[in-house]
Amino acid sequence: MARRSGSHSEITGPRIRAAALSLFARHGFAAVSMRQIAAEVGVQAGALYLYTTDKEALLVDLLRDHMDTLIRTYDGRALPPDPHERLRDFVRFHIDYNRDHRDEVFLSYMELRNLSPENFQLIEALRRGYEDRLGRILTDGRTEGRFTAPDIRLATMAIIAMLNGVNTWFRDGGRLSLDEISAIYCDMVEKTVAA
Amino acid sequence: MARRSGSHSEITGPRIRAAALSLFARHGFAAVSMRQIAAEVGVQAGALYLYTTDKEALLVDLLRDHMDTLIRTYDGRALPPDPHERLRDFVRFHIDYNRDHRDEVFLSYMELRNLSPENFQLIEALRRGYEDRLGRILTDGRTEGRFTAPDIRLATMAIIAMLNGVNTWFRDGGRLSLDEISAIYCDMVEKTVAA
DNA sequence: GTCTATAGAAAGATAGAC
DNA sequence: GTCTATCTTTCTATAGAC
Repeated sequence: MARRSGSHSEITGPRIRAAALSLFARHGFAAVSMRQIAAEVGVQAGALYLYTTDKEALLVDLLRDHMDTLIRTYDGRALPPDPHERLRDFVRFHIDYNRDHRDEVFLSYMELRNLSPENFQLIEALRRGYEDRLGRILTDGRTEGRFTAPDIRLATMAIIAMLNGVNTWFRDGGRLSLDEISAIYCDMVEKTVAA
Repeated sequence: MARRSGSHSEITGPRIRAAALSLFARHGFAAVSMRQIAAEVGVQAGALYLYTTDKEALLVDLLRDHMDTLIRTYDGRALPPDPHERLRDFVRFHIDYNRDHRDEVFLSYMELRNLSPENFQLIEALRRGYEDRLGRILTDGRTEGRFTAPDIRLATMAIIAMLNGVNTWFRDGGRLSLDEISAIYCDMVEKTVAA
């Protein structure tokens, strides 16, 4: 059962990140030890420090990569010109993305307080950037008279919170499929800012 | 500066709970040590074990008391008979309660995973009981034809998530007062289930 | 009821062999 | 690149004096 020594940095690095992501999401950053992460990967605790300077850097890397990927994925798609359609598209995208990146999304909302001030600012700015995509949809729609919202920022936060809530209770194989949930949420969100 | 010995259980007990609440909310349950709690209160770590069997019991007590108080407070008020008014009343109550019990609410959504399965079930059942108050408002309103909601449970979760979101970004002295925010959220929530 | 002292386990991180 | 071994710190919890 002894592991062979050798060069595995291209494999071990990602595996460490994957293990850390999964464990942090399940038990919380502070509750997970470096030894646990190492055990999940199948290496010794000391070996982790070949891939990260310390525990917090591991968390920061996960969060920054998540936010970058989220924004790039959203921006890489064609958006419907109609405000209502663009809003529905956002809802569907957000719910689908959350399903496919559940742990990352969960972490990005739960573990910000474990970051140093500088790292907190960094992640917070990225998140704000994503939220602003929704804010722009609402602003444009309101300008065209298609939406009503006394305060765009409030409506943005309300919708984001509503959508993120799905993450906390949705389970595969439940009463409703994610497509059904998505459709119902599209309608609710649309009504929230209905003119 | 030496503290006098003596009987202080009526004072020290609540102070320990208050310190634990504040520290757990700020740094997370797993990240807070018994020594930190003791230092905040001004006693030695060992003294905490006169008031709690262990660290998790401290958390469970805080969460159960919070949920009990929340439900009793809500049930202790007269409710408007009109469904729309009852819904608006719920929104205002929830937002106001969250402002006044910020740490408790935050804890009750963040730290459930640090509980043993039995304790998790206990707190989760209490939370579900509170959510069902909102669910009943929506059901009644729909029965009377005043609300539209394809799925009551989904609408309930969406509204609760939306309202809890306020907790994550609201700061006293910000751009909007909590009364202004509350009024806007009342309208958004009402529209979400508008007939 | 609170203290000091400490047991016993586990944490983050590093050093040096291979 | 990974290992064993270890340093140093910190943790939860308990024992026994006062």
